[in-house]
Amino acid sequence: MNRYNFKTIEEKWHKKWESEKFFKAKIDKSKKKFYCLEMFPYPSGKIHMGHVRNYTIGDVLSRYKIAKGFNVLHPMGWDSFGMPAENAAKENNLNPKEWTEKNISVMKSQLKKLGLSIDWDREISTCSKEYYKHQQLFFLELYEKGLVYRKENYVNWDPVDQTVLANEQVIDGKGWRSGAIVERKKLNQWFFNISKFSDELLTGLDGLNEWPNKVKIMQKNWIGKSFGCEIDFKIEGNLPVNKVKCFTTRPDTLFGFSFLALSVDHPISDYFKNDKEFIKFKDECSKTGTTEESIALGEKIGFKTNLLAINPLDKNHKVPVYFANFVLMDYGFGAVFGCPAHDQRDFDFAKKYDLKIKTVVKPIDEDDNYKVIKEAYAGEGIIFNSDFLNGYKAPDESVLKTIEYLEKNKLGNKKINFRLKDWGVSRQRYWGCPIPIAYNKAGKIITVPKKELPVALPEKINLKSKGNPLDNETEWKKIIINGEECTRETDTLDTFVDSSWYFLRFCSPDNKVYGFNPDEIKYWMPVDQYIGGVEHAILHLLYSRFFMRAIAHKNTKFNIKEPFKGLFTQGMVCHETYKSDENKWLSPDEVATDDGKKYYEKNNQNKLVTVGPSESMSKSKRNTIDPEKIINDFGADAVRLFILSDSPPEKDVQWSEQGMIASYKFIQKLWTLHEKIKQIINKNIKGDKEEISKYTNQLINKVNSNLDRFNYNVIIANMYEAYNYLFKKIDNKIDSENLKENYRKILTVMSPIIPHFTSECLSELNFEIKQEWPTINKKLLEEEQINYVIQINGKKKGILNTYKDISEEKLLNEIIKTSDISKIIVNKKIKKSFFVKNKLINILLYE
RNA sequence: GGGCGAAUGGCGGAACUGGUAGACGCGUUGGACUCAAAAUCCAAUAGUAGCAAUACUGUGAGAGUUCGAUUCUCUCUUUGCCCA
Repeated sequence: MNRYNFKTIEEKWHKKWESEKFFKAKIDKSKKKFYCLEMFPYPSGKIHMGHVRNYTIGDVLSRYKIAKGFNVLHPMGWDSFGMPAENAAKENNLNPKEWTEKNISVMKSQLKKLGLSIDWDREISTCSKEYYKHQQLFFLELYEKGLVYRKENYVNWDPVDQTVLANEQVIDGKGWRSGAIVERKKLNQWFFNISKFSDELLTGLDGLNEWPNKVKIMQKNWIGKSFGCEIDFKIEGNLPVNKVKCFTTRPDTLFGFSFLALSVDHPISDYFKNDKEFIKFKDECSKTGTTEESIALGEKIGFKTNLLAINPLDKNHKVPVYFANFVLMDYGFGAVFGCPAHDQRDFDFAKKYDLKIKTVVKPIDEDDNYKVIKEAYAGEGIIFNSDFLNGYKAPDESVLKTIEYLEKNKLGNKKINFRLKDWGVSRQRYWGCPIPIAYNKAGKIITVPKKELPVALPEKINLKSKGNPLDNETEWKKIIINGEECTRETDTLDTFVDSSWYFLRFCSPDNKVYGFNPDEIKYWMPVDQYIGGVEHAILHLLYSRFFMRAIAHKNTKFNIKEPFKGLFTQGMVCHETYKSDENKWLSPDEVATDDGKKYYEKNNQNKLVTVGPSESMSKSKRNTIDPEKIINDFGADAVRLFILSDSPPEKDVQWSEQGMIASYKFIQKLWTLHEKIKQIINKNIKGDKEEISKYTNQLINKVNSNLDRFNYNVIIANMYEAYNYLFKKIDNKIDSENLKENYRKILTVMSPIIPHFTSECLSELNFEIKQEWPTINKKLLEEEQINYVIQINGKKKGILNTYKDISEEKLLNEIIKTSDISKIIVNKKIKKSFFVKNKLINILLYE
């Protein structure tokens, strides 16, 4: 018997699928469409196991939907702008474009080996002019609509590399590359006005019922709608300042007011700009970094001014005004009122500067002697020590009551505040989409005329210079607009902009005049199923949702608000980690074991290896497995099978060599079975039909429900069951014609997972490769005989096989007459019995 | 610190709306084939007691609701992820 040769067979089907354009997507209004999209990859060099998992999940769904008769769009592209290309190019002295294109061609061939049902004719790459020229047009349209603006903002500045760092590039306050202490620097930057849509982006989440709840909650928290009020605090002192505006969600704790804290960037700081002590303090603050996390964890420090703030609820209550490092200018108004008893940050601050701590909220079970001592109390309770607010339930009643009072006395106003900040899209980098803007000699913003798009990146670039490489391109920077000499904007766009609309481009990838064709997106959009990692749960998905609203703003022809109807977030691929006795990470192929307990280095058996916990595969921990090698060793079908088999897709999966081998063996076993089935089919036997038809019918039923719920690991268990069943059942008594028919159905339901194998088997039996998904015969699902579960006092005591729809009375009789269980019941009195039709009976006995 | 999950054999994991816990796979053990090994095939495999039929215990811990809880509610423990 011949072994299944995956190499030749898989290659054969790749060629066939490609040459006959099996997966070409064309608009066909007579069919229901299905847009299946996985998050497109960054072309980093090679595909990794995470890609294999992501794209296999999407492929199973696509192939299932195709068989179900949907018109499927399943495209692939490249998120090809970004820093890694620029860094790699810098190191290896080449051009980011070349580096990127080389990677794309490698990764494309690797993806093709997986046998994905992708319409490669729609391939796009965000770094191509064909792509980014449309993005520049979007930018200009958004600018015209007032959704793009320029303002000064703080950035993390690396003084050695002369470059702006992203938050994650700042490690312990130092630049990741240079190690220099990062400074806060003010730069003019471009912003998208995402906060304009805060409320809409929040309420829109309610309609996304095919999204994981977890992601919706994350977005909700990110948008961070809070209800409170703005209060004007009167200020006394030697400065021409008479009030400060604050936002607070807890105005009800105003009687516990003990200081007012301002951001060091608050306009009032202008009066201190010559104060040496203040400058020192501000410097100190800039070292704690700009992230909210570093502020929360870091020490709370303040700079005392000689100003006093007056409690709006009590004219005689005056407290000191501080500048403090934990107040951010871009939240609220850059000022907070401090109530140490009921806010931990304020508490820490008050302790440090020995400020008054007055308790004004007591837990429900406490009396008026309750006092905050060790830590702030932020829970629910009753207001006390607070004049007219005493006795109100905090925070629900008391906040409303306070706002009512403040509004009546014109001291403050109810206000909804959002945590979501505008999206800073400027990046001081070369390898990104140029911003189609220039500045004239007076420094005025001039837009690049639309007909001159794209603003292309200069092809040759010196990346070794300090700072933004485009800044040094003096020739490139020159542009004449309407006869006026201008200088180009040298910032490029955040790559999240590229990925905020690529799913539209897939609908009309060749459209030269605009980013998309309205008719085509009308047919294909929204994405029916979007699949990707949960790490993009907030930014990418939120930005895409914003971008749709931005395009739709003042544009009646575009009405897509939510680009992704369904969202699925898959888990990561993990592997054990290995460390040598020198405490260095080792890769799995440098490690060996004989018994699975003791691990040693392959090239030196005396060197023992410590096995660490299984963690998501990463280059830094060296616990990666190269998909290409695995595909070459075991074949694409076996890899697809394994990557789905061991865990539910939304959870992390453990890479296991043994599991991989088992999947490979399973394909070989299926081939053996296939040979056996072929023989029986050729014999033309007339025999029993019912049992196998019934089994197949049940199998399809199970696979259907598991597919619909993304339980792909269970489908594979179903496949093993089917194998076990057929392997045992088929013999020379079985009806050949009927076996062939049922086998065809079984191959079809397996085809989304192992498409090369099933295509080969189907074609060997002269079946069409494009099979329709088999339908279920509901009648065959019904059993005439039922296994009744017999419980006594709620505990299972046995099973009784009897006919369907038996009555409770008759079942009881039958139990007493025929089953072993009767010996338990005999001599006892039945108190009651519970009967679930065609399932179980629970008999309660008197003791 | 906040939010959201998770906890089931030696391991990964099944169990649709509460109704036979442990499907399926891995591993392990025994057997067949073989000079031998690999591969393959057959069988067993939650724990405890027993030759066995069988009995009892068991889904992180404790309580509750229910005729019946892996599933629902509360408290706790451990753990993961996200945000700060």
